[in-house]
Amino acid sequence: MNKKLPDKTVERLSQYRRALLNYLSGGKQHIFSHEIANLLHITAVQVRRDLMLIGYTGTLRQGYDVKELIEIIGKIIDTRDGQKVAVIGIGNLGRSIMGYFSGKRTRLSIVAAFDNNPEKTDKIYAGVQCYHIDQMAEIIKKEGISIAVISVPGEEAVKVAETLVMTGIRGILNFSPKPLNVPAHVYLQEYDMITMLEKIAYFAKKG
Amino acid sequence: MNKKLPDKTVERLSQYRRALLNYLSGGKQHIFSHEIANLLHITAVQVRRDLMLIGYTGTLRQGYDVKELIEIIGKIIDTRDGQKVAVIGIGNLGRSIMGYFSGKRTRLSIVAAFDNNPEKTDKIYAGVQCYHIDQMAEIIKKEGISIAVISVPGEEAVKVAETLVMTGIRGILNFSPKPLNVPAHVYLQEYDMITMLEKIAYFAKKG
DNA sequence: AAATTACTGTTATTTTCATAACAATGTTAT
DNA sequence: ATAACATTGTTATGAAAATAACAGTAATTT
Repeated sequence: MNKKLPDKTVERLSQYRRALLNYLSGGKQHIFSHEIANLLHITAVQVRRDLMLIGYTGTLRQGYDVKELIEIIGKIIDTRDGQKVAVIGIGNLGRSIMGYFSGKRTRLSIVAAFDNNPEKTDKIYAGVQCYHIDQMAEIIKKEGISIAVISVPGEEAVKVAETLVMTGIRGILNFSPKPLNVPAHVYLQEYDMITMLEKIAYFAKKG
Repeated sequence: MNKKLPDKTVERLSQYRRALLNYLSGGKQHIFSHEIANLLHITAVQVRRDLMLIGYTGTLRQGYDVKELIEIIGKIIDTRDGQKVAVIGIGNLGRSIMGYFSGKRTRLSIVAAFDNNPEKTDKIYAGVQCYHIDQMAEIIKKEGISIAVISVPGEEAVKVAETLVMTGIRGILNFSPKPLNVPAHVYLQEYDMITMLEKIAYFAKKG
């Protein structure tokens, strides 16, 4: 069970869960693989294969028990006590991420925000305290934060990442355009808006 | 030459170009594959393989001519007249995307923004005119916009996407958490913040 | 009771992407 | 002049991900 799942499967499990929670509020108790597939616009085989990997098995005539499946996915992708997240850089992007989470009940909670602009520090954004970036290491250790979102400009990103690694952070989501270099024990996911738009532009070209 | 390149290669070409532009401002004329690799924290083989795919060839002792390479990448991933982009939904995320582009000289230009909040429409954000979302189809056709970024809440995303497809848009970047369904001729790239953070959380778990 | 149907779970194949291996070649050192 | 070196371009291999193929099975139909 604790064997690591494929990257893409984990992504889809997260999406299955949210789709199922929504589906459940429609009152239905059971769901077929092709119905899940339709919710996500993927294939039924993909769904069944993912569920095989987490060892959940449905029933032949009814499909999957929605509540049960939601619970199983939770057991796989959540930790028992949840995980704490910090957002570094409270520009528009940082605030939008904090907005996504505020009010949502999830096992991930954003518990601290950091910025180097004194006008932003010591205030509360979307229910989260914003500290000065100099306090980052201290607060991350004290709170036991394990995940960080970097939404600072490129120039500052490298330094921020170094500090984060020092604090023992375990996962980083980097929205800055600067490629980061982290040790193998830190899971790094980069997302560069410009690159993504340029890629879309390439595939959107005619001919 | 017009054979479509692998998805990931296109992403890296975009990154090579930006790294090279930056490198060029340091005054150097030539660069080796392993130096490019270091800039992006990837391997030199990967770089050489990508350049092979676009048919650019360096010299044995000097490596690659930086200016030449930048130009070649431009010929591959840009269109001659550039492409126009619209941002749908001017929340924090929409504004942050517009911020990324303002001032950057690139062949992609954000030329219109849309929102359904009357307080936001008919104003200018980051130098871009914001229209009411009802005008979307009209403006997109008139301006010849080929790429759209969806940064509206999930509830509205499906309807927005339908309208976009109707206008003949060719590429969509969807930041809403709702999976979209578009015809094959529209290149769709989804990015779901919650899913990405949950994935990072999974791989950041101990054990 | 046999055949058909509509699903699931799993193995096999294909595709995409990354890595490794290595031949070719100009440059420098001996 | 020969050997050693550093670099490129390309082919071969490996890994990850998606898709296809199909066996198994309970319910339903004939």
